[in-house]
Amino acid sequence: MPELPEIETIARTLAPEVESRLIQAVDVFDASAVEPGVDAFRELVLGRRIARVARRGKLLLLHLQAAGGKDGGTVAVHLRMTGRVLAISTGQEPKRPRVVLTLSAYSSDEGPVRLVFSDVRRFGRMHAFAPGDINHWHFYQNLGPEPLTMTVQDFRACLAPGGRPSRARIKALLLDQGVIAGIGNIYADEALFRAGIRPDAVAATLGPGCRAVLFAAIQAVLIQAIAENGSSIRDYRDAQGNAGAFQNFFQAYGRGGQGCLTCGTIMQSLRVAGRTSTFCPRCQTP
DNA sequence: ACGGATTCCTGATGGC
DNA sequence: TGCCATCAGGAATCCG
Repeated sequence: MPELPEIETIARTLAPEVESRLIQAVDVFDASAVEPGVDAFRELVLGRRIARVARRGKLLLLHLQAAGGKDGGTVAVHLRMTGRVLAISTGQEPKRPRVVLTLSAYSSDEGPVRLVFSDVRRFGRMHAFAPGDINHWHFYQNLGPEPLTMTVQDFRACLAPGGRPSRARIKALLLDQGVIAGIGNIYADEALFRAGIRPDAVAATLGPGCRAVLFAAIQAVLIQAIAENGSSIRDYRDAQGNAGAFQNFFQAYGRGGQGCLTCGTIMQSLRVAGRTSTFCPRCQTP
C-alpha cells in the first residue's frame, strides 16, 4: 500500500536525515530482506555515502557515493505492503528491524543516525546495485512513465501499448507498473471514482475525452495525497514515524457498502486484476 | 502473446 | 473467551 505519494513522502522526510552521511555499519537481521544476498549487499553498501534520496514509481532510491566522490551505486527499496523506512537517532530502539544501516554523525556533538527497514509481512526488499547495474534490473528498466511528469499525450499512449488499444480493463492497466509507475490499489480506485469511470471498463472503449479526464484525476489525486503526506490505513509511516492524512479524504477505497459521497447510492465492490475494487454504480460508467 | 489466477507473508477481524 | 477462516495486496510466476 505504500504507493507513489507515500514513497514520495518517505523520500522527502528521509532526505534531510540521511543525505551526506556515511554508512558505517550494515546489520541484516532477515536475510530475505536484501538482494543479492547478505554478503554482496554488505559489500556494495558498507563505507559508501548516501549522496541523494530519490523516488521512482514505488521505489525509494538511495544513490550512493564511493571514496573520492565517485558513483557508489544505488540501493532500491521496495516496501510492498507493510514495509517501513525510518530514520532514528541514538536512544530510540527500532522495533522488529530487518535491516539497519548505521550512519555517521554530521558533527561531534550529535550521535549517529540509523536507517531502519522493517516489514511485518516480509514482502519488501532492499536491492543493492553496483554503479550502473540498476539499469539492468528488469523491474526498473521496464517501469512506465511517472504520472506527475508525463503529458496527456503520453498517457493516451500508455493505454494503447504498441499502438494497439488494450482490451484489458482500465484498472489492470493503471496497476501495471510497466504501463504507468507508482499507482496501486488505493489511488487507482480514487482516480477512477473522480473520473467517473468503472474499474472494469475496457481500456480500448474509453474515448480521448475520457482518457484526458482520467489523467487529470490521477494527477489531482496524487498531488493532493502528497500534500496530505500519504494515506495511513494501518502500517504506513513516513521516515520520522508520522502517519499520513489522505485516508480521511477517501471517496472510493474501502467504502464498499457505504453511500456514495456524491449521490448516496450504495458503493459496490468487485474484484478486478485480483484486487478489491470499489466504485459507485451510478457515478461511474463503463 | 496476452491477460488472468496463484503465490508469497503475517496480523487484524468477525463469526460461532 | 477462544479458535479458525478470511482478508489485505505488489509483483513474480504459472496457466489457459
